[in-house]
Amino acid sequence: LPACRYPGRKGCASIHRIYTISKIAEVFGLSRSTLLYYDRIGLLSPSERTASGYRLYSEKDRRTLEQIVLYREIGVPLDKIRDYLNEAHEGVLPMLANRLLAMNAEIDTLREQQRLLLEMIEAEGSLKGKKPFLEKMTHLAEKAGIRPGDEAGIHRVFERVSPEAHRRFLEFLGFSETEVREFIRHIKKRV
Amino acid sequence: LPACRYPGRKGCASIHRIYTISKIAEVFGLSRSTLLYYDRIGLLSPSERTASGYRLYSEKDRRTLEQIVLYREIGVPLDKIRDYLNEAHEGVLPMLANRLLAMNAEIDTLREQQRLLLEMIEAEGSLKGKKPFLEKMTHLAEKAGIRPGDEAGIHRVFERVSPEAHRRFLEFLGFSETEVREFIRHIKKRV
DNA sequence: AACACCGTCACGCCGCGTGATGGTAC
DNA sequence: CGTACCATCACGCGGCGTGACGGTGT
Repeated sequence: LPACRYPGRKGCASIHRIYTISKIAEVFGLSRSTLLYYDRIGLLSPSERTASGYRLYSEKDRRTLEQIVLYREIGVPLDKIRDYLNEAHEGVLPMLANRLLAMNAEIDTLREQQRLLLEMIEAEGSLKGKKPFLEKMTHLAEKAGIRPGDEAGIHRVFERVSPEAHRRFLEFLGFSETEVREFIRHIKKRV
Repeated sequence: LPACRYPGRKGCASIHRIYTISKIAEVFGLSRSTLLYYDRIGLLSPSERTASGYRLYSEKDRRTLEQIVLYREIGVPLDKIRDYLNEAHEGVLPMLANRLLAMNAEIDTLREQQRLLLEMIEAEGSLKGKKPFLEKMTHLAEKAGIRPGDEAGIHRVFERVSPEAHRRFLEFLGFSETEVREFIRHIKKRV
């Protein structure tokens, strides 16, 4: 039993629910340096250390980290997370509401960027006029470095990068529902 | 005429179309330190200097800066902008297309963050169940620090921060078109 | 003795903002 | 002479990544 005081790589950890730094990092898909950083800034310090100084994260630490990761995922800066973890539980909703406002502003920014981007593409002179949809799309795909005859390439790129992006991209380019369906049919024939 | 070699604050600049650093910053709504930074990283160095070392931006520099600002606005990192300005003009569309892909990924990220955020609000326990829309909305507004009887407050906040955000916020919260219309009517009665 | 883990520095990234310290134009 | 501009340099931010150098566990 005294040999089981420190969590090795052999299952002892799962009994006592104690994690080394790399183990707990792996659990949450984080890196070791992230945990080191969280310790440095006082966001999450392990509740114990071994005699030789190894960080030991308890089950309670794991739950705290779970909270941290959740807040981080919704974009709350780490110092705000720290404030919240120290505070009583009451003030959470204002923070979330503020975050919502900020996110909507970010989305507006992205929309504006997209608008400008489209203007630049239009100004490039290649997509002017009212060419048929497929011609436009093919031209754009070619210019984007996709081989001729591979109009589906840009589609596949989208699928890889962002599952939902493709439809939104087409709509953002200002194509109608009908045109989008036409393009999808075209893609499916080729792939 | 020799007195007019340097662009003072008195209109001489507008004749020769030469700008001092603060002047050209003002033209584009940038700060002086931004221009200093662009010079440091070799993105935009003024084509001339006075004998005493003052930066002098020519009309050509102004056009270059116009390009830079445009690319920056659509989110292209400065080193890529530099690459593009040095290269021949041909490769612009691939860059734009890549930027489009990245932006759509960013939007997906924001959507995912919003989804998580909503789950957190729901988990807070206050908005569970199928309470009527206005009750939910009022509760959220109160929790967000808006005075009771001021349900329109959150609406006004949205208007200030983001003109388009309000409708999207309601839709994102999962409210139906009918419910949204009901809320808008409610707001208009009070304001 | 090998090998995988652990520790603590310290510096790099991006796009600037901020201030210090001192010179210059009008 | 004032004061509003200009120069250079150095350090700071957030959220880590990266690597160096050395100790520890098995």
